[in-house]
Amino acid sequence: MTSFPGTELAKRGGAPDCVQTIELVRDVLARVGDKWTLLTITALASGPLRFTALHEQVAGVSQRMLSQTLRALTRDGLVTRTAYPEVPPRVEYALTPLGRSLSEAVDGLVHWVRSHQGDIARNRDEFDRTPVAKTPRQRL
Amino acid sequence: MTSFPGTELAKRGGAPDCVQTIELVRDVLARVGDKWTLLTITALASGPLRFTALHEQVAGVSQRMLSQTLRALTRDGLVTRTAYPEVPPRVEYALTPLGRSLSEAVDGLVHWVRSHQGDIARNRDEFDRTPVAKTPRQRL
DNA sequence: CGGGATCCATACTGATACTG
DNA sequence: CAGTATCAGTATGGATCCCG
Repeated sequence: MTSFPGTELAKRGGAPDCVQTIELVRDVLARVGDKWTLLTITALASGPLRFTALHEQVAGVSQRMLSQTLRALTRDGLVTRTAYPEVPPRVEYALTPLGRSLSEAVDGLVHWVRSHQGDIARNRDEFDRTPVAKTPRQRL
Repeated sequence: MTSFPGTELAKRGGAPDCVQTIELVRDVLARVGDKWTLLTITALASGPLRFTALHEQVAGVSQRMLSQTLRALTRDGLVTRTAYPEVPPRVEYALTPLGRSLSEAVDGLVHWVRSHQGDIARNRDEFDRTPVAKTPRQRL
């Protein structure tokens, strides 16, 4: 369960090395978990798309955010950016093998969420409904 | 590759239903990918811990953030909060079965990252080193 | 000891306007 | 078409003080 090599020791001691790994894991998770990345990757999953196509498809994203997201993904080598020197500029984005690889890895989480979203929803619901029990205290 | 039921259709059409799922997936991913969650879960992976213990172990987290993170995790039913009515207050946090389940699911990503961090680092490095070629600009 | 309530600095985001 | 630059509102994280 989330076992990094040396986690046990590092945790109870003072972590020097594995922290780097955790940082990177979180970094990747943060990117994937960011507001537009998952939508963007999903959109590209079925094939290359142009900027405008993505902009329409992701629905809700601003040019700015889409641009940023794509640059970040490109930087990590998860997506390729191909510009064709044509009269009306044309740029296509596509998932790289690495991108697809990550996409598949993410699938695990996706499935987990799909099969446990009920539990989470139920827990949240109960937690929110609970007046003042476990939660220390509160005043209105 | 990140295949949600009906993703293909929804993508090329106009997504109504699966969007909800994606939203929730992103929601969970965002939580896991948030700055302190992964560290916190990892810390709790080897057993229950008190607030202060966590505070020391996670290293760098403020009381506020730790408190928030724990409340969010508790709300989702991923962590339990047990307060013992003793003279010096004592509260223990522990992963729930659901929490461990998620933790295991996250392992997939962890392993992916571990085996591809080299690629990512290399890509970023190259991307950043590239002056101003095709990529409009560099830097985030 | 375990947080809640506040205040403040900064990061992030969206809307808008402007280019090659 | 495919972005970038700018500005303003908002969300986020940390530091601090305080109370049960």
